[in-house]
Amino acid sequence: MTDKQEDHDHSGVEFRGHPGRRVRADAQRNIDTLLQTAMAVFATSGVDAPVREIAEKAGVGVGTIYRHFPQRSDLIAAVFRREIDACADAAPVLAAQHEPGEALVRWVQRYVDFIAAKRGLAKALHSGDPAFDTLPAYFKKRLEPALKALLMSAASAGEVRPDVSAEELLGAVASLCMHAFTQGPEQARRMASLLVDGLRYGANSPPKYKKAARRKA
Amino acid sequence: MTDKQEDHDHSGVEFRGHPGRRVRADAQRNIDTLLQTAMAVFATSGVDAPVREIAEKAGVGVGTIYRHFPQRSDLIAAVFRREIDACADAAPVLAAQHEPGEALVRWVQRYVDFIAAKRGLAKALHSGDPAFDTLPAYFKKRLEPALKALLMSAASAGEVRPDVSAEELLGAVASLCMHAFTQGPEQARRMASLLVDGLRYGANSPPKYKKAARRKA
DNA sequence: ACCTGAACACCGTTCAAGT
DNA sequence: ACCTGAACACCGTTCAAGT
Repeated sequence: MTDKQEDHDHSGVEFRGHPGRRVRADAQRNIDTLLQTAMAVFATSGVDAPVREIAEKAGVGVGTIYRHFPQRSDLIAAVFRREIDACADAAPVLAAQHEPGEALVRWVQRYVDFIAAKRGLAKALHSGDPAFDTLPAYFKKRLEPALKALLMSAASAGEVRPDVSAEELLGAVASLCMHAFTQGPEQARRMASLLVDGLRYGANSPPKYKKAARRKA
Repeated sequence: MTDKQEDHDHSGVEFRGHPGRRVRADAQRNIDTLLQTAMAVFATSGVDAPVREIAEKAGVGVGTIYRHFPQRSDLIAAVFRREIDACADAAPVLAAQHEPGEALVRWVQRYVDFIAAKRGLAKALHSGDPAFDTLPAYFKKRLEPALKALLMSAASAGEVRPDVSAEELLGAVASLCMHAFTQGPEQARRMASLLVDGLRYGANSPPKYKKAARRKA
């Protein structure tokens, strides 16, 4: 781990069997369009949406999809990775824009919205499809450091208790979201914010003479 | 609720559009065979197994399946209801065969095995398919009283703390099982038994001078 | 290199013909 | 009443033909 700047392949996509090979510009454009279109279609119609529909809306032939994503599940996995990246990347932005406690709260809400919207996630992870094999590791690799940073500065600022790890918080919230599928995303948000309130309750220093009436949502 | 003996339709199947109509003997035999075959196939190949495979193994035409179960999901739901029934019916049997604490432990294991084996359950419940709409209610209606009886007599015997409801225990264990899908059913069993040990720990009267070395599993 | 889309295999569901 | 299975619609995936 001596890399000073780890590449999380946000935009570029590295393909099986073509390691290090540069993709042609038009192909890369197709890939981007495909991922964006697929994300939109999955969001509205679910991950079971027909491949043909995505190809049509993206303006390409079905063959193009299969050239870049050999299996239908590879496309789904790629979209998930994109959304994980977006969620992780939101952390430093929020940290720069808000004070530590508020940044943490907002990020957790963002995380909840991400998970709660993906009713296909649990299905995918337990399908046994090898395309999803690396997804849990990627999920953890990207999201845990993101939350850890927020958690640590909030703890340093005394706004939050310091004895809860990013890993268990990530897992607990995900668990709540999965369980709240039956109830809808409102329930998930409420339970998650209850959890964060719990974090605040056990902080070293209570709100004190801080502007404590800053909650609206 | 003045019925002295509620009918939980264990064996008979009541059909939409034919309320009260008796089914012919050969049809009933087909239904039973179908449910048994489907249960076996789902267990080995998962709930995505082709309808044709089930029809073939049951020795009937596909049309026969669709006559009794208009949608594929109706067959899945029927199999689930059967297994829920079997699990609920195991409670009084265990209660008659073992002392209260042991009966409770054994039933929870049975329940875990039921849930942990059904990786299709979460998928089904969140699919939005109307065939599964009544399943959660049926689940609760049958399983909650079954567990409640075990829990109450174990609590009366002082083997278990009395302040945990059947509903929350049922939910907690199911939650553990769902979450343990990634790890396999072993993890689920361990966490569930930990939970029951927790119930025991807070009992009114500790093991005392009871034959406490009765655990083997 | 990359793209296209007809073609193939497979699966859920229907329904005319049988008993 | 009930059963059968060919037929239909639809979807994932492939690959020969194009650029």
